Amino acid sequence: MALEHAILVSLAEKSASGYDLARRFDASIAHFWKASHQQIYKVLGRMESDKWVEAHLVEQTGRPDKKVYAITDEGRAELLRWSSLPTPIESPRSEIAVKVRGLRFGDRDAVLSDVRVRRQAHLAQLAYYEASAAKHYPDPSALGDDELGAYLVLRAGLMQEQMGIAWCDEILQAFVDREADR
Amino acid sequence: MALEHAILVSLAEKSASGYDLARRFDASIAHFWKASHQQIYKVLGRMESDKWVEAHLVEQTGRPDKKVYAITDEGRAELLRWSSLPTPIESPRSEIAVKVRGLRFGDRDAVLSDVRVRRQAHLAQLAYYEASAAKHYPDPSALGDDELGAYLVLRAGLMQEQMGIAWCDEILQAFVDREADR
DNA sequence: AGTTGCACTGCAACTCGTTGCATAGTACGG
DNA sequence: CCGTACTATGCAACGAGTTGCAGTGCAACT
Repeated sequence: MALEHAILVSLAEKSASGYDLARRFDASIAHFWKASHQQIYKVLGRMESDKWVEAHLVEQTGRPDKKVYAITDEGRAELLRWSSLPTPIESPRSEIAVKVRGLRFGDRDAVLSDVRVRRQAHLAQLAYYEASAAKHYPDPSALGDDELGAYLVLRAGLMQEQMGIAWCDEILQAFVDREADR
Repeated sequence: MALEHAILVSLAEKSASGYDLARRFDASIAHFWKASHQQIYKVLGRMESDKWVEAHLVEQTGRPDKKVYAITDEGRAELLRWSSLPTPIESPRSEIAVKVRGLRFGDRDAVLSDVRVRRQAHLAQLAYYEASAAKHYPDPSALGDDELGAYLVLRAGLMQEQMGIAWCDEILQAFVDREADR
């Protein structure tokens, strides 16, 4: 499991409540790891028992109190230990690829319109990444040590979206060509 | 869940036993969907209860008997129904991305050597896909309707590996540059 | 005054998939 | 003859993640 470790990385950068983490995951870690708030609260509880993080209650005015979690020395040690382990290559899971593979047994038009929807989603995400890159890393040749990891991951996101768009285009183009043949 | 549907696609192309399916998944569907034999047997059992597939026993000489599954009309209908549904965009899960993101809290050398291992794996997989493309689809402009889906999915695999290699190179290059700065 | 929406935390039940194990016949090399 | 490897099927226990539900408190809109 790596959700624990994704949370550790996030907390190593900055302490946060479960709610904060859920939103931070949405905003910046979601490109390579998603988690619902339920999952995050559950894992945080376990991590607290394991002493990887410690919580203290912060009273707030105008909104509910929250529990802010901070990484402990044990947590940092765990992060170091985990990072030195070989990373298993994860099995890809692409439902749309299954549909494309089985196109001739399925509803062609529905799948193609699905591909168009995806293409749009990839475009939107790419635009978001590009804006983020322009804003935070205008000069990639002068990155600080603390920024390099986040920058490289953003690059992965960018490349992923570009590839997604290119693949959608190939699919759609293949069908345009076939129509033209008739 | 789409394992059911991945199996349906596979059985729609050709009837097979659980064992066959497991190997077929390894060889050709694994790029976008992996499944262990245990999982496949379990799901096949459920699919048989649902009448999506039917099994008949084939006695063999020189090896154990096997149960060959064939897709039913109900199974084909299900495949059609499923293909017309919008496909949820799956959440990416990349442990290596988490490690890269948290590079400054982890074991730099270990992560980088991990990246090198991945690069090699991507290279090997790319070579495999390219060989497969050259063998099965020497002329992509003249694809039959029955081949198009498999071809497009192979293209996705190719692009995926190329992107993986490019990303690994960026990471490694970033560290070469940093070393040079010292 | 009532509704909607956001900040905030959490439990329970379920599904999907993984890991480990069990079983059994055949083939082949040492 | 023994060990290993391949074909072939399956169960049990566990782990990770999803879905659905539940509750509090405050702010802003109607």
